[in-house]
Amino acid sequence: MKEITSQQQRVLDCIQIYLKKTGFPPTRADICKELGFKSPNSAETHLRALEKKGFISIESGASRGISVNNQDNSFSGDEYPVIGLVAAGSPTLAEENIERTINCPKSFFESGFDYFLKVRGLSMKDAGIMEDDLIAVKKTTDVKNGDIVIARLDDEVTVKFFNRKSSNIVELEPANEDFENIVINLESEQLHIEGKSVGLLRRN
Amino acid sequence: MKEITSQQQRVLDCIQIYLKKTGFPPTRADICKELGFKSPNSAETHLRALEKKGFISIESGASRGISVNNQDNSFSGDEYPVIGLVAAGSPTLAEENIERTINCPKSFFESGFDYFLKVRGLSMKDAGIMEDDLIAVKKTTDVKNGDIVIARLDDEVTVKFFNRKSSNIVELEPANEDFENIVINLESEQLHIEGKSVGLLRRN
DNA sequence: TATTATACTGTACATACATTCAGTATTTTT
DNA sequence: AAAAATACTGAATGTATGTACAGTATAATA
Repeated sequence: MKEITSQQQRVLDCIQIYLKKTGFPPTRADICKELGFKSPNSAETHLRALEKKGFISIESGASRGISVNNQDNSFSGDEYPVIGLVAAGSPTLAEENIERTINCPKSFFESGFDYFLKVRGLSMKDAGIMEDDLIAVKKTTDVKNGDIVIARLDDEVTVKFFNRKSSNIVELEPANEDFENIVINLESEQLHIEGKSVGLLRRN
Repeated sequence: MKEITSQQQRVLDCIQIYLKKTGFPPTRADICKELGFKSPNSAETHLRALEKKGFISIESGASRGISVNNQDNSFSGDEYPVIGLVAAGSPTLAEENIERTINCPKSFFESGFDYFLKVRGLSMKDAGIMEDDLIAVKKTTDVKNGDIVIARLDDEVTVKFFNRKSSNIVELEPANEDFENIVINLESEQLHIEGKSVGLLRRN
C-alpha cells in the first residue's frame, strides 16, 4: 500500500462518511459536491489514483461501484469518542476534547459504556492502568466502594479508586505508592463523579 | 415492522449478501439475476414492499440507492477465540482450549490479530497486564527485543518480554520483581514463539 | 531537462439504472 | 363479493452516472 496524499485521503474519508450516512457509495458528482470540486473528472482521477494504490476497488461500468479495501469490513458497531484527560475541566464530552473515535461493538464492555478516556500518568499503575491506555467509561453517578471512578475535583479530572468513608467523607485512592490518597469533605468541597471504568483497551 | 413474506426475505437476504460481497447495493437487474426473475419490475415491487414495511430505505432516483435498516448491527465483526493460558501445552489453538469467542472488529488492534489469550498470574503486572486480562495475540515468529511475546517452553505457555542476548541465548523477562528471568540456551532447549501481544482488553 | 504524478475545470456521450405502464394470476383481507 | 396485497413477465423511457477527451498548472522524480 503506497503513500496516500492529503487530497486522496479527503476523498477516501468522503467515501467512508458517505457510505456510513447513506449505506451506499457516492457517485463522482456526490464526491464533487461534498468536497467542492467543479468537475466530475476531479473525483474520477482521485478514485483511479486510490485504486492504483490499493485503497479502493472500482467495479468498471457499475454506478457507485466503489468498495473500500479496508480489511475492516465491520462498520458494525458504533463510533465511540476518545477523550483526553483534560486538566482544564471543561465538560468532559465537549467536542474539542475528542481526539478521535473508535469503532466498537455496543456490547463490547458488559454493562455498556459511553466513551473512552485516554489515561495520563501512572497513578493507577498497580491496577494495571498505564499511560495512554483507554478506559471504557460508563457515565453514571452510581458508584460503589472499590470502583474505579472518573472524578472531577474543581477543574481537575482524575481516575482513582472510590471509597466512601462516611456520609461526608470520600477518599479517592491511587494504585501507586508514589501517590497520596485524596480526601474530600463533601461539605466544603465539590466532587463530580463523571462515571466509572467498565473496561480497558490498550493498543501496542 | 410488519411481517415479511418468504420471497421478500429472499430479496432482503440477496441485498445483504451482495452488499457484503461487493461493498455496494445491487441494482434491480442484479437482484433479478441472483434470484432468477425475468423482469426488473419483479425486484422493484419487492423493494417497494420491503420499504413500506420498513426493512429498507430507497433513495429515489439514485442508482443502487438501497440501504438496509438494520438496527442490530452487532454481528458484522468477526468472532475471535479466547484461549486460556494452558500449562499442559497442547497446540495453543486446539478447540478444547477455546473458552469462548468475542465479536470484535478485525482492525481493532492495529496490526491485526488472531486470538485472545486469557492471562494467568501476575508475572507481567508492572507492564499493566493483570490476571484475567485478555491479550490480543498476533501469530508470528518475527519478534524484536522488548516485544511482549507468547512463548512455549516444553509444555508451558508463558507471556514475557523478549530479549535476544546472542544468537543462542534468549531471555524471557517478567515485569514483576517477584519473578526471575528465564534464560534459554537455544542449543539445548526448545523455544517456540507462538506470537506477540498487539493489545490488551480488560472487562470489569 | 524531460517525465511522471498530482490537482484541477469543462464538455460530451453511451449506457447503466430507476421507474412507470400494461398485463396475468393467486391469495388474503375487508 | 370487492379490494388489496402478493408475485410475476415484458416493454419503454428519461436520467443518472461512468468515463473518455481536451486543456491548464504545479510539484516531485529521474
